[in-house]
Amino acid sequence: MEARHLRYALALAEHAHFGRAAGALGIAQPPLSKQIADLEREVGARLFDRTRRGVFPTAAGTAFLARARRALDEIAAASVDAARAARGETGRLRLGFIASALLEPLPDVLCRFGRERPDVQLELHEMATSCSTSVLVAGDLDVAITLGPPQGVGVERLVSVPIGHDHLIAVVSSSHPYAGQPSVSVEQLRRQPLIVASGEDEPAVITGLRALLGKDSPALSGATVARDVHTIIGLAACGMGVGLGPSRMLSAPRAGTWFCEVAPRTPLPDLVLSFAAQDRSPALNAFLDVIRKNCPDVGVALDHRLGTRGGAHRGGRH
Amino acid sequence: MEARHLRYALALAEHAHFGRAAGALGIAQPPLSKQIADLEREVGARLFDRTRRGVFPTAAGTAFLARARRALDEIAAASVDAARAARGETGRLRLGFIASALLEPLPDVLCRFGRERPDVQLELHEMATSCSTSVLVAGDLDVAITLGPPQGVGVERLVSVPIGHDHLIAVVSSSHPYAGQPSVSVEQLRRQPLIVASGEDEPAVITGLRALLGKDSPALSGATVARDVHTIIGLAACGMGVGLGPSRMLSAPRAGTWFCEVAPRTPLPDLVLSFAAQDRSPALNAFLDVIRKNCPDVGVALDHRLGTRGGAHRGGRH
DNA sequence: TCCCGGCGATATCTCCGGAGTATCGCGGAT
DNA sequence: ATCCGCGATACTCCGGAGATATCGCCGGGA
Repeated sequence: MEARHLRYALALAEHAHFGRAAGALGIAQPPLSKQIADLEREVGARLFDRTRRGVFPTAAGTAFLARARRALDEIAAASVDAARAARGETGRLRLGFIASALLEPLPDVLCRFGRERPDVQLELHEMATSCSTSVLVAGDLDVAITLGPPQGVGVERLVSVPIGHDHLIAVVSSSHPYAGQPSVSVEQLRRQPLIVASGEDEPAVITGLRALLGKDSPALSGATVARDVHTIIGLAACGMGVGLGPSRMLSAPRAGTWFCEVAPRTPLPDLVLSFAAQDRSPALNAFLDVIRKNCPDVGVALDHRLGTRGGAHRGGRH
Repeated sequence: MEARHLRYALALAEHAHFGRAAGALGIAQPPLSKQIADLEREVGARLFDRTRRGVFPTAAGTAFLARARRALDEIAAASVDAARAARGETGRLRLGFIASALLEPLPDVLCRFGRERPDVQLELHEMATSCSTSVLVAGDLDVAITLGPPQGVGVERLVSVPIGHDHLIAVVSSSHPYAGQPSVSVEQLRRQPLIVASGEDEPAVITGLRALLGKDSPALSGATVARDVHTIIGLAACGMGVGLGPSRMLSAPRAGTWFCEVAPRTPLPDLVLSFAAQDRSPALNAFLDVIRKNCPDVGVALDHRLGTRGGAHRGGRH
């Protein structure tokens, strides 16, 4: 059975007249008669009663027409849904990110993306940089925000672009002796209990700190280890010591805390956006569009990567 | 778009390989490639990613396939539903009947019909004989059970068959003086308050009573009028007088009542089953089958009517 | 009673497009 | 460098969808 049979049956039911139904369908009457006859033979039941006063569905025809209507609706919806999905208006976007990304680029980006693409199902997975990378390569994430460029097997299949520079700053309770200072020195850091991020989760940060404080520094080995920046800020606010983290912490001001620079200024790995060079879903393209709009310089770098490292340009046209 | 495109897309998604999908569909690979290409052009979006490792649906393809599956399910269900409706397994049966039919033929028939055709929606409309007839002719009932053959405009388009002979009996409270008697005479009836059916609802009964008791009999004109036999029995049980009704009342024995014959024996109009000679729905045919099984002699009369008065023999084959 | 007109079915022809065959182009593997 | 597997392309062919002409049936009207 073909969709044509359903359309013809519905038209016949609507016009109750072979000639007029055929006219509405843009065909002649004999083909319509034949198609309906074929349909009735295939179904094994008479679907229409041909009377002098008109053509009316039988009980079997009524049951058939109800299903036919739904079937044609589904077929029409299939095209519409596919087109919407192709434009990135529906679908799913699985985003992996380090916790500190929640401080600075994500609130803006997610808010805007949610507004522009309300029907895209966002899956947010907070995870360490190394984890993001492997999951991304395995195809279980669409895009990831990591600290420093991805490393490991399969990274050659990823496109990465830095989306923010960063350096180390300190955070203390506002009742802490250092509160009010514009900056703290390395000497001052060595004299205080420190709160740092876990080396396993974000090794790049700990490496930077080792370079700053000295390898095997007792201040560092005795430091409190937290799994993410929010915990670092929280612990610092409680007076547990001097928290050390990315300057992005400044965008999450919290009552009872004091942020200050660390001297000398210590750069941290860039925040990096990565995704598979191939198999970019329309939802991902929409996400990249939002990134482009949010920070034009990143957009330029993105276009450069996509232009040089292969992968079709922006989806949509075929 | 045709159902063929949906079937091909689903097969391709299932086998993830043009050649094997084509083989499963019983066609060669190039036609499948072309049909998928046509489909993608019509939808306006690429539905499948052709990779070295296989053919996988894109986001648009995934959305499309979900709808396609449902559409094909509806199409398959359309045939099944139509065939079931044609066999009278589903559908609707609108039955008009006089209240007294609930006493005798209907309990058996409805019980059996409900067991044999559980998915047929039964609409039961209690109504007077004259009402049944006109509604039946108007096409708003499928079958009717009336007292005496239908009369009025359009009855020539109906098929009618008697389904039960009847005569007048009396019902009284078990504390009534007549309780215990095998029969009551006309004299005895004239000496007691009577309870009879409304002449407007069932004129045939009242006509029979007039013949028995005498036109303008004071006993009759002073009688209590009830709209249906159940009320007659109930009023008689309360000691309100002598109830008069069809012998079918005997099949609804009720504590505290006494039924007895009326002498002389007075026949009442037959209980008649009627339906439109043409446009018999499968559900109606199923109902007639139940009638045939329930009372073989009625079945024979039925077959005779359908055989002689036109109308195709039992539906089903085409 | 006969004739006419409307409607659906049937017969026949045409032609489009779905399917088959052969081949190409492109990567990946040996 | 060669081979092989896979999808795309080019062409050919034929079945069937559709057009035209006509028939059969029935109902209304003169």
